[in-house]
Amino acid sequence: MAERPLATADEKPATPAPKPLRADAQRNRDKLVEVAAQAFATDGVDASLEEIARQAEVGIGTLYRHFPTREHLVEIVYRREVEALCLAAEELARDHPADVALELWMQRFVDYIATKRGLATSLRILLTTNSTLFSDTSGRVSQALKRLVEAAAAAGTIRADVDASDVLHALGGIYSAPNTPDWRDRSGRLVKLLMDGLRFGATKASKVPR
Amino acid sequence: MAERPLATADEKPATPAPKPLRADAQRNRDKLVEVAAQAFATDGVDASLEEIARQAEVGIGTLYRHFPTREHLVEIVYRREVEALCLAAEELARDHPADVALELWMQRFVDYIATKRGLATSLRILLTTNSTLFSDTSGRVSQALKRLVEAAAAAGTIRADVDASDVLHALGGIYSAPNTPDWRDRSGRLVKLLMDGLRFGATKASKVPR
DNA sequence: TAAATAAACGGAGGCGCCTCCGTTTTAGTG
DNA sequence: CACTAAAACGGAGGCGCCTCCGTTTATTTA
Repeated sequence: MAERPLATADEKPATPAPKPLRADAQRNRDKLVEVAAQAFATDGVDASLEEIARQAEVGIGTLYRHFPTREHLVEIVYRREVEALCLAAEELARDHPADVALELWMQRFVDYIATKRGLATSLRILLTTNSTLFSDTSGRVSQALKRLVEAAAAAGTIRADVDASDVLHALGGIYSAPNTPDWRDRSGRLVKLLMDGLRFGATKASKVPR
Repeated sequence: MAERPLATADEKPATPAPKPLRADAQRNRDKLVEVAAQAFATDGVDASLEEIARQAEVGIGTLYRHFPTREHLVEIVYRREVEALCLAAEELARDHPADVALELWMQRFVDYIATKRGLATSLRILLTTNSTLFSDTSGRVSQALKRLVEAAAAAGTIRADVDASDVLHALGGIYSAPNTPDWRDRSGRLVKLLMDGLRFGATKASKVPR
């Protein structure tokens, strides 16, 4: 833990030549990430790497060739999940009225944080250690949120005078909330409350759920 | 790393009944700490615990009984070293004129930090994880420094208008200085520079070295 | 001093980490 | 298709972590 150089991202010149992997290598890599995501969600970031390799039906050596350290693997999984979260925003925006999409997405955001709660300590270490990872992902998330907020404001189903960063800030309270057993409910209510505030004074009433 | 509860200090009511250890247990414990301090200094906080037990001529089980986690052991060693540093302040104060004592101690402080440089990452984690450890030790250190500064000011060998916390703050720059190879020299010069500043305008010139 | 018992010891065993290197597979090339 | 070089595979082996529990030792009591 001590002397090992920090596992930072490797290139400044934006991915110059990522070199296509051989077909089998790509297959194995994908499978590993898949299985690892599951394992980390279930057992935390300390999940056994040998078990992951086993479940991916791959030798332990293969795992280590693709991901030299545990942190590498965790980082990939983390980025992938953040990406999924952001893609969900686009999808929701397609399938629902803007304000509903926003609410559903925030709800999903809470779910996502919830699954990460147990890992908070080690994830925090990873995020403070690897600042690129932090700025990349938080930038990506706030961008997704911004689009949702602006779309809803444009549609007139939430008030127009709020900034996306304010909303993110409000959601940020979720991180710091104490780890009570009813944390999940609390956060759900927070989102609803936030939405009420956002809808108050909107030009249109929304034709919404429940 | 993830789910294990933080290894916090255990009692609020200031050490109610620490229960005297059996003679052999105390002996083994002391030896372990001794050896561990050496090992951590040499190999970093990732030093092999089995090796430490071996060198202390003790079973691995004994080590784990005394120190349930690596962090426990690291914490004890760290506290012990901080304590030694502070005791050195008293000793120097006895054996030297106040301003000389101050300079020598700051030099020693730098040496101490130097040996901890390699461990910075994991130590930082430990110190942010265990806030009691941080406040205890930093309090102890600043108290030691305060005495040295005040004694020198009282003796008139440094100016009277400086606050110990300012000095500590100046020394603090050492932490954040980049990890260059000449770091050690730099820090030495910083201390000298600081002393010059402190002596400037003192009521008495010091009858000092070099 | 001897017996009794609570405290401490210590290492075998099971598991995970990670490296190293002989074997297998893929993607070109004629 | 063969053939070949490069790429990728995979697992044995060595080491460290940590737990569990049968054995040893210090202390107390008589």
